[in-house]
Amino acid sequence: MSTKRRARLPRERRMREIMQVAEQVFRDKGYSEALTAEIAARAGVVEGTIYRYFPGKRELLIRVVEQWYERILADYDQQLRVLQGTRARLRFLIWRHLTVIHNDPGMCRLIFNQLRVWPEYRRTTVFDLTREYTRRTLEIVQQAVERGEFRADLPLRIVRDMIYGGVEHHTWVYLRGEGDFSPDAAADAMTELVYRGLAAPAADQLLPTSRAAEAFPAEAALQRLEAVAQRLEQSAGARTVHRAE
Amino acid sequence: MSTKRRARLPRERRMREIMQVAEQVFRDKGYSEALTAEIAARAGVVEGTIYRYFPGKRELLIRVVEQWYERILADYDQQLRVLQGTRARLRFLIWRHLTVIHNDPGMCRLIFNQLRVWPEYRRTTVFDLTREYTRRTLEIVQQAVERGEFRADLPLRIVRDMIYGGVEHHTWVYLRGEGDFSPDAAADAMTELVYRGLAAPAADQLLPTSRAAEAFPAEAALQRLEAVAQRLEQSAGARTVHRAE
DNA sequence: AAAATATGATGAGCGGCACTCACTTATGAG
DNA sequence: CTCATAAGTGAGTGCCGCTCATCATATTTT
Repeated sequence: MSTKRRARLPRERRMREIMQVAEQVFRDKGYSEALTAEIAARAGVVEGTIYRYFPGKRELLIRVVEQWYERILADYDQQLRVLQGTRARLRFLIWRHLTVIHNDPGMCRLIFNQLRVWPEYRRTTVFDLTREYTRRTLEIVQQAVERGEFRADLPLRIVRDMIYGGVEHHTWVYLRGEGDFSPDAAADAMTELVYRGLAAPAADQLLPTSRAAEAFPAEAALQRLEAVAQRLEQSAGARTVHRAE
Repeated sequence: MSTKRRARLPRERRMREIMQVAEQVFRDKGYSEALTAEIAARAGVVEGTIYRYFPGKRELLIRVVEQWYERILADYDQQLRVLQGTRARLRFLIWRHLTVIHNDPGMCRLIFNQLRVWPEYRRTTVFDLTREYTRRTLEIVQQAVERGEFRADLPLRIVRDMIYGGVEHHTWVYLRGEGDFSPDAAADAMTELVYRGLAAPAADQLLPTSRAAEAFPAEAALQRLEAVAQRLEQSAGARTVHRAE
């Protein structure tokens, strides 16, 4: 019968085509549900052909993710360079990370749940690029510390961990496909928390709290009531909202 | 030949033995490197026997982790109840989580890398217990907000996410077996950052005398509070089941 | 005590899937 | 046209989680 042999393509082109298909299949099905047989079929080749170009399924995912990640980070530095001020830059980093996750949850799930737990992860360029990525955060904080804008008594790594860990924890539910989140709102809140937490106290703000409350009892009371009111409103409105993790 | 049949054990006992062995094997080898054949061999039964008691390998891990987690959280509430003050309680929660990871990285790796990414996760008691666990954090922050100790303008969930996400991010390297960390030092730094970030500014810091009316219009706030109070009175009495979202 | 019932335990075997390899065929340089 | 080279093939292998017909032992019944 007509042994429908496929066209012979140059190495580069065939690799590109396989990776393109693989990216889609991985994204849609997740790593373990994605079958090499399906990738091969959709790419119009036979299973064995994939192994001519990639040592295995894992390596294929790694290559796919690496390519995606380089695309993501392409114009990153450019955007960051334009921004002025610690707060704006910090917010951009956080917002950016949140937005990447929001825009391509499938790919991020692969990175968080699969790639990052493999032993190969460390020799991946994804690992290197991520380090580079988070190094910017450390730099910004460092510079703010040197300028006296931020306190110097907290380890920088902790700050970075709370930012990136916080972002990921916040997006879990969304990544499981069970809810949504707002990159803008989350970035605002996280930036605020970090900024306030690190801000060096101004000289005139060093008054003991007790004296301050004495000086303005009415305002302090109002402040308290306002807080209570907000809380009650939130809990009343939250009853219908989807449950958090 | 001597067909060396194993002793017949009561259902409960056999299950316990299998789970005990499985816990060790999973911890040592990780999920995918752990073979049901090895678990069976070490438990002194044949592979098929495992499937008399557990629907599959995944479910076996789930049961093992559930049992472990219940053990971990046993005296948790007790310890927390003793502590006084937002800061001390917050620090305890953070420190506790860090310490659990430090003491049993193998088990935590299984939870973080395997269990939590499976679809079954949500119907696991690990899921429920974790929610309970993190709910305490929200409660503590909430109470501090009500007391006026913390600001009310940041979403509580974000705070929780930054704490627990930060903890996990901070312990990654250790969980990959490539370094160490200090639960005490990390807990101090994280508590400090969160506490400072959330601390309500003293009255005179928030409301400089000259611009008090501008910054915090007392009249508007009073009207607003009155409205909220009326609304609450109307829908009053009923279930105040405020779900910490 | 013997028979009947219930249930713990077996182990050969199956199905799915990543991966291999001896072999085939298109391509392009000489 | 010829032949070396590299692209592509597909039947086959090994691993591993999981099943099921069958057996054996403890417990209950008569």
